[in-house]
Amino acid sequence: MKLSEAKAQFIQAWGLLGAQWGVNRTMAQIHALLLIAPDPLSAEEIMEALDISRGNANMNVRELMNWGIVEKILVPGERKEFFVAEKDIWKVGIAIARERKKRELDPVLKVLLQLNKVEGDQKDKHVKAFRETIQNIQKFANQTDAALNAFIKSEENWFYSTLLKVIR
Amino acid sequence: MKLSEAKAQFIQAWGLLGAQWGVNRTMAQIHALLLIAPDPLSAEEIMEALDISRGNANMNVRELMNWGIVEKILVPGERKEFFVAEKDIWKVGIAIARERKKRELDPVLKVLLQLNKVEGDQKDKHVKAFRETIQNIQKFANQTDAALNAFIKSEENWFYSTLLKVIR
DNA sequence: TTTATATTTCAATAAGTTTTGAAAGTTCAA
DNA sequence: TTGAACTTTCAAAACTTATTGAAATATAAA
Repeated sequence: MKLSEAKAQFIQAWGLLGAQWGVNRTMAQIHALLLIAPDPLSAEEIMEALDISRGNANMNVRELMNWGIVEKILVPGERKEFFVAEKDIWKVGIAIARERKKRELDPVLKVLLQLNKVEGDQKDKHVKAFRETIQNIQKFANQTDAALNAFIKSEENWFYSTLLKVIR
Repeated sequence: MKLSEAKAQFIQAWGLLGAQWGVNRTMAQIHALLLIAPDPLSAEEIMEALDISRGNANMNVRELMNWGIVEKILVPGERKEFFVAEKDIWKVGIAIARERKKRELDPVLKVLLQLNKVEGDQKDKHVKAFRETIQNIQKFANQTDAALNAFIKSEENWFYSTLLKVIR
């Protein structure tokens, strides 16, 4: 397989994966493009490579920077801004986990805490079923939260390597 | 907080979470509704509770059954079909992990395996950067795959409890 | 300053996804 | 069989999200 073909396939696959995760396809494709680029790319180059508009490129590069997985860099002697992606996939994973936890898990934990306060007769089966479900989800969510926090805190591979030893 | 209010909030929160995960909002809401229902619900009851059409209810209930987290049951003496959700959140988590792994991780692993075969001069920095990225992602993806498989295989809580002991 | 170059914003538009509802299909008791 | 009760399908409509591109804004060299 030729490099150009392989690159295209990788960008496509990464975009698809992103889309399934609720991430804008273009954002994931820009990320893929930067991941495999040996040197920083300018907005122009990104637009060209993915055949997208300036506005689109700008917006999604900014979002990638918000996620902390792409950085703007200034090349001496150049007016233009250039962009590079964090190349350590472990760090990328941590950044993504942090962002998703903040946006998804944390709000759910907050709601669940509220819902525990539901009034009503414990003997009413509707009340009983509701409380039980909420409490079970809460337990599960708290465990997930703990696991994610551990993952996020880990700056090295110890988490995974220990985990793998345990689950074998 | 009244039960009716709490139920509505839970259904809304679960729907929102689903949407962020790339799951159809209605599908997640039906799931929430069934999770907190003490008894099986009919299509009619789902339509009524969520104010959705018959077709929509049918389509999303079917998808929930595909995911293995909702079951159709027949009540003796009734023509109608009724539906119940798996109440054990642990099992729900496993079912979701299994489904997402199948749909998302497995195809990526397959592509990555292909992309390793890229031709080219190892001294070319483009080739070098590409290979390195692919290999790093592959390593990370394989570790994730192993962790997910362990999670899926676990039918009891030992995985989490051991994990939590390890990461503290 | 002024000018040229680069970036950001945002309203309009395009693309994609979900929902509806009526028609077709299925099942079962009579 | 027939027909009532129920389920499934699917084209069209509604809704949601992403993208464009041109205007506004910012920045740096001359």
